[in-house]
Amino acid sequence: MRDVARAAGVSQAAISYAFSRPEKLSAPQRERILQIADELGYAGPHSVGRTLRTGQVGALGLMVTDSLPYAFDDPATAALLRGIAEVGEVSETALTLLPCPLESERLTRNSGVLLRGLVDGFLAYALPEGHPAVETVLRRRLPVVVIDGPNPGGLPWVGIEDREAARSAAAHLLALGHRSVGVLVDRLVPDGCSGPVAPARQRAARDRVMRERLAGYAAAFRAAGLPWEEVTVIEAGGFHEAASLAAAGALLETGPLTAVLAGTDVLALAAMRTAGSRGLRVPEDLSVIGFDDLPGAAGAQLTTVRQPLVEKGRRATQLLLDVIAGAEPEEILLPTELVVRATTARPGHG
Amino acid sequence: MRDVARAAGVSQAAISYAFSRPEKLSAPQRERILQIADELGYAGPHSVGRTLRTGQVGALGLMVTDSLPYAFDDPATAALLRGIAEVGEVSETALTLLPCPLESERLTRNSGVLLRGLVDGFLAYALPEGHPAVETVLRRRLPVVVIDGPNPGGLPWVGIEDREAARSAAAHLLALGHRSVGVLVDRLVPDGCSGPVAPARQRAARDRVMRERLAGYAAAFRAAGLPWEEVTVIEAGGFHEAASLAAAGALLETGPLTAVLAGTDVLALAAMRTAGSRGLRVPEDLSVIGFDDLPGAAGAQLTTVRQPLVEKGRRATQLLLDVIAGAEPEEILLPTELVVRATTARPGHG
DNA sequence: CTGAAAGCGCTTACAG
DNA sequence: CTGAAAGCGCTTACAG
Repeated sequence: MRDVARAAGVSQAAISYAFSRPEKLSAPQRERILQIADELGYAGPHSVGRTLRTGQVGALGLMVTDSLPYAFDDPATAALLRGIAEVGEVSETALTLLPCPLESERLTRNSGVLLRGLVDGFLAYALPEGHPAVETVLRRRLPVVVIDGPNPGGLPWVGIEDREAARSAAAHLLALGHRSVGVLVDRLVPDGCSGPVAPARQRAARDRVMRERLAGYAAAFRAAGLPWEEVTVIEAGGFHEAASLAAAGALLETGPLTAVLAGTDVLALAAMRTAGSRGLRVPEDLSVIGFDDLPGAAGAQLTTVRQPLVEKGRRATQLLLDVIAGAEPEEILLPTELVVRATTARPGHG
Repeated sequence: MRDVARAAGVSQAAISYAFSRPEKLSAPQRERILQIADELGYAGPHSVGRTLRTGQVGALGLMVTDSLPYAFDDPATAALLRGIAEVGEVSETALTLLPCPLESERLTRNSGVLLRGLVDGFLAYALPEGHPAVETVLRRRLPVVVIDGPNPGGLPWVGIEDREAARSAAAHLLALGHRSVGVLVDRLVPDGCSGPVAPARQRAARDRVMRERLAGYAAAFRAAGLPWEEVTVIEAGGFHEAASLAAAGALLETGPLTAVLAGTDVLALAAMRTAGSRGLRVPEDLSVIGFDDLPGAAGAQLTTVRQPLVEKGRRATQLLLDVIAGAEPEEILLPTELVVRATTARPGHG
């Protein structure tokens, strides 16, 4: 920049103005400067200098618990990302993806992505309870919006009433007359465990979403006078299709069931596939209900709870932008809706 | 930082060392400084300052043609992202997504994501020919690796032999005896057009991948002594399922076909669905061949050309990291393979 | 083992 | 309409 200023015989400020404040310079002067800059191979202000000076980066960071590769695999995350990206694009903000594995060394003091990823604020997506990343970010007093995660600190938050929505799903099954119901959840604690879940583990779940949904299921059972403790809950231990299919298989092994209550659509779809491969018809032999209403759910005629995933991404991003601009923190609760399609029916229907 | 130095009664350098160069300080001194920093709410060096000083950001930028929302929708892009994310994670590098719409005002001189997104280098994914974003980046002398895109400038590049791979797909169909073949492509020029594609538009395609694949198809037809000019090519005009289904529908309308040559698996899968809804059996009544071998292709028993998408992301990211570190530019050509499954058979099979 | 000083590239309030 | 100067937060070569 100084070289350009020298070559043009003007001050450094003039160069800055030529690029960033056209109105501060006469048109011919500006043209001349731009021309000279071009000849010298100067393509405009370097963003790091500008950032240091203005304090504005122009990028938002998305913290995801699991590895990035997973984030691109999960349809629910993909839908959320779409919403985030929409708002980001409109506001000309870049999106930086920050993987925040729970046990990461990267979150320590000074090294690591979290501190190097230069962003104006963070979106913390579904981080498990007590995740150090959020703490680190708060310590730096960086703006953060929590999506779906636990929020003991009263941070800006966007999510849904997972408990109540899940309750309605279970109540739907119970109202149809199902009494032999099995439950599928993806991951309660990121500790690599999978298989049947004891009540203690249900309550100790560090994933707020799954914990709340389980609590909702339990509430529906209790309201119907049924012993929730006797219901089999199988944890997939992960989000991938393979884990989902294994969990569905394990659940169907446990005995004759008339219905599967799946904590996510991914699990519900896996349950349908597993049922199909065992010769069980849905819903004649087995009812299946999911959660999320992913794009694929309608095609599969899946009864599920709809939550506005894309909208969740949009609202969270807008809220973060607002908070960065100085707005008050807010808690945004999005609506959900039970969508009854063709995978649930009365038991013994077949 | 200065405040901490003052409070601790040491120089600013000591604070820097305490966080970034532990070996430069005695352990007790370091402890004391860290302690004081903590009390003062100083959480370690701010990354922008460090970046300005060291010139290293710790983030890579991925330029995608279309809107970010789309990027999260397309399975092929998702696979690529997975590979990129894997390498990025290992190298503790954050990934910044930079949407680069072709007609964007944002790419002009000084404003915009491209310049504000603070990154050490760029991955340019499938940008159409003559995209201004690449030019802008090169002007700034920022390291860039081109994935799948055109590469007149001899930049570091990662991709596959699209033409030869596509030729093998067409040759497979032709060898089976198909003579009534229709072709599906996603988008040749980002101009909103869809429908039948004239030869001129085929050659003028700005998307290198589709242009090469079409050239490969044409080569196979010519090698078999068949007039490529008479083959119907339908352009979806986009990548979404709706566009794909519409294109497949339009193709099947054009007359009795024995086979569909789809430029991507997404299109092939759409063709299969469309065929199914019209009562056509695959492969008895209609053969379908795709390209990519997406995760969903195996489940659908789709015959297709496999390309290592995840590996492509990995290699490109590693190459970019190497180039940033000063390595020589390189062109990496990944292998492809025709995977014959159950959607192709001899015509008249049914 | 520690400190003083320069400088990374920019923007902006202020003076002319 | 233009210019001189300060300072954003850091790191590092150098001197002590």
